[in-house]
Amino acid sequence: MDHIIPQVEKYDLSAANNEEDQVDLRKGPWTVEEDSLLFNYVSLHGEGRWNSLARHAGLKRTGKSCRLRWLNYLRPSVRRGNITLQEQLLILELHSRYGNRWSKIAQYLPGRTDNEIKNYWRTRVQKQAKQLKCDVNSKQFQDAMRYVWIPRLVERIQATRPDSSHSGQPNTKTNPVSSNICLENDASGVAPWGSDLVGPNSFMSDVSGTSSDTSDAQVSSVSDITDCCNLVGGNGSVENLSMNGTFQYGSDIQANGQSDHGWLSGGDSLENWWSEEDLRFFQQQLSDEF
DNA sequence: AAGGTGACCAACCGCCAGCGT
DNA sequence: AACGCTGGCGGTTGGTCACCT
Repeated sequence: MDHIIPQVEKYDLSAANNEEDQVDLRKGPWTVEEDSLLFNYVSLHGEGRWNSLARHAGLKRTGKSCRLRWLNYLRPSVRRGNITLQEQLLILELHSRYGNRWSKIAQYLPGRTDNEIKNYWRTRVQKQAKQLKCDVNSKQFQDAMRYVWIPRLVERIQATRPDSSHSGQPNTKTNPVSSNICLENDASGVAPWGSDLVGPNSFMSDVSGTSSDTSDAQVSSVSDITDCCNLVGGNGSVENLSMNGTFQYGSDIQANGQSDHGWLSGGDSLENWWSEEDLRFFQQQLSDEF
């Protein structure tokens, strides 16, 4: 069986009875030479059949290892650099929709690998949940994301846009909550980005814009999340977020009545904040940036 | 300056599904 | 139908680096 035979042994058995392969199979970090071998071979012959590819390329690696190296690092379309604020926003939404299906989430983020997104989630998001002393899937944490973190992200995204001071548009107020995106489908059932919101004064033009890895929309480590939590409570304790069993919305939210409609609507479920069309549009925006 | 600590990320591991034989 | 191979996925680990004391 696949999962009974150790990985190396399985590879060896399929490795054309090559005794040397069994002895010399390498693990650990890839060298420049190995990268070069793999890159050149895949460039010439294409992906797939990784075990035989590894042999024919002269790599003393498992096919799995070659595949992973190619997909996560060598592939030309891999996007390197920090996760941008826009990407963070999308990851949060997508995770609420798909859970830990990293490869699915990665499909919406051009150039990002599932591994990268997974690492982001574990190191940044789960850390915050831990600091808040709640589970990442708990309602408290999801509420914190939904009502504090995401609006804060939106605010930051808008703040990084040089022309973020559009006039005459309700979504350009400085208040991060009242100004934030109408991500929900409106009453007419029309996906928001399918029409008005895709225009030059739309939120999406703010969010997507022309920012790139070199823009100041770059993520600076964990500060975004931390800041968001600090908005709610000083010591990061979950008690600051949840009292009497209910989430204490930011005063902005309550004050302007956004909690019952707009993008915050949707009941207790985090699903369907955005429509599929919204996601596709955002995906396209990221793709254009890349 | 040196040691400790935590964050980040590349890579590995185990499991599973799909496909061909 | 059973088996083996391959690729894909999510979880986990270990190395490296930056920051703090």
